[in-house]
Amino acid sequence: MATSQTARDKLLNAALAVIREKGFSATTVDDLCARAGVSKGAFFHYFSSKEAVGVAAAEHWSAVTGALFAQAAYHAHERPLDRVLGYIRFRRELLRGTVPEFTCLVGTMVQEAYDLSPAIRDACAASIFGHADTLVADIAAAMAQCRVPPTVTAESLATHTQAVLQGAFILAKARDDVAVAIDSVDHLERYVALLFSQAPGPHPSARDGHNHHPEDEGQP
Amino acid sequence: MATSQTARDKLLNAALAVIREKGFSATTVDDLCARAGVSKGAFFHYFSSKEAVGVAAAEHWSAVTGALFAQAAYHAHERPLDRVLGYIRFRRELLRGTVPEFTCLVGTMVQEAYDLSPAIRDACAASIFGHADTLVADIAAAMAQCRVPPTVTAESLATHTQAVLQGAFILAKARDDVAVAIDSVDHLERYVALLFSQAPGPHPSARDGHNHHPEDEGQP
DNA sequence: ACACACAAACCGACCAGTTGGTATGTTGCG
DNA sequence: CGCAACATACCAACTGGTCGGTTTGTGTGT
Repeated sequence: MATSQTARDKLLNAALAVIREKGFSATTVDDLCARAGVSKGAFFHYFSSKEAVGVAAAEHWSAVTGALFAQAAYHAHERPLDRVLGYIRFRRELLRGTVPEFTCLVGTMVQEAYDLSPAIRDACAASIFGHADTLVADIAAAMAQCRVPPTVTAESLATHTQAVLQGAFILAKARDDVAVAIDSVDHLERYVALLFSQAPGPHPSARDGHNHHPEDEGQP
Repeated sequence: MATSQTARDKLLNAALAVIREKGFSATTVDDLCARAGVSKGAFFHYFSSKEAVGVAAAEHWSAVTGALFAQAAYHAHERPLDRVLGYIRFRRELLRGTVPEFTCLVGTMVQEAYDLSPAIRDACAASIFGHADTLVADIAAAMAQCRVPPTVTAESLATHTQAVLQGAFILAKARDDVAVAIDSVDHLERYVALLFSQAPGPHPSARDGHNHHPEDEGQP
C-alpha cells in the first residue's frame, strides 16, 4: 500500500536515493529524515544506528532489484545463451536517466564500507554476488550446449558481468555521461557472444591452448 | 628526495593511503595530519580546503601511476597486440597485497565526489581517461593489423579495460579477496585475445604480422 | 458501547564529541 | 629584516545518538 507507508519504508527509500547521490559517509541521518519526511526520533526507533540503516538499505536494495530482474522478460528465451545475452541487453536498457538513477547502491556503498563497517560490506557483498548467482544456471546451461575455453566457469563469468557493470557505473560517474557505460556493456555482450560462438560439437578441446605466444617474454 | 620531503609531500602520500582505506568523506583532515606527522596549520598552509587536497591527491595519483606504467616492460613488445595484452597482464601482476594497496584512488574518490565536488570529480576523470588514452595507440595499431568487429573503436576498448579493472576492484573489496579481481582480468585478457583472433575477413593478405609499423614508441 | 490498560509508533529538544576551518603565533634561513 | 614554513589554540557548525513525552492502535472486561 502506498498510502500506509510506514516511517521505516520511507526512510529506506530515502536511503536508496540519498546514498546513491552522496555516498554513505556523506549522508547524515538528518538527510535521511528530511528526505523521508520523518523525525529523528522515528529514525532511531527503527534503526539502532546509522550503520544499521546501511545494512537495511543494502537488503532493501536486494529485494527491490531482485523483484525487478525476476519479472524481466529475458527469462522467456528458449535458448540459455539468449537468456544470458537478454540479461545483458536488459542491463543496457536500464541505463537511462541521470547517473544516480541507474547506478548501483551496493557498489557505491561497499567502497566506503570496506573499512568502515564489516556488516555493511557483507550486506553489499551478499547483494552483488547473490545477484550474480541468478545468472549461473543460464550460463552453465549455455556452456553445456556450446564449447567454451576450459578455464571459463559459469560462476566466474557471472561475477565478471557484475564487474563490468560496476566499472561502467564508475566511468559514467567520472564523465557524468551514460554513453561510456553503454559502450562497456556493448563490449561485455560482444565478449559473451564471442565466447559462445564456437562450433557446438562435443569435442573435448584438443587445440584449445592458452594464448601464450612462444616468442614473447623476450628481453625488456 | 626522501630526505627533504616537505609537509606537502607527506600530506599527499598520506592522502593516497588514507583515502584508499576509508574513502574521501570518511577521511578527516586530522587523519591526514596524523598520518603525515604534521600539524593542522601545515595542512591549511598548503591546501586551502579539504576539497583542494582531494584534487591534489588525484593529480598526485596520476603522476605516480603514470610513472609506474611508463617504465613498465610491456612497451617493449614488437607486436602492438602483445603490448596491449602485456598491459593487461601487468595489471594482473599488480593485484597483490591487501585490498587497499592495489585498488584505485581515483575510482574510489569519484564515486563520492560525483555529487560532492565537481573539481574532484573532474580530476578523477582526467586521471582515469588520461590513463586509458595511453592504451589507444597500441590498440589502434593492433586493429590496423587484424580485423575486429566494425563497431569496436580503440578508444572504447581502452576505456572498457578501465571499466573492468574498476569493477574488479569493487568486487575484490566486497569479498575482501583478490581472486575475484584476477578472474575478471583473466576474462578481459580473453576478450581482447578473442577480438583479435577473428578470421581475418576478406583480405587474408594483410594479416601476416610484423611487416610495417607506421610508428614506433621505442621506450627502453 | 464504553472505559481503560498497554504497547508500539513517532516527535523534537537536547547533548557531547567531532569537523573543517581560522587566528595567532614561532622558527629557520637567505 | 622579511618571508615562507610550519605549530598551537581555538571556534562555530555539525554529527550521531539520547531522552522524556505524545499520539495512535488494539485488545479486554463490563
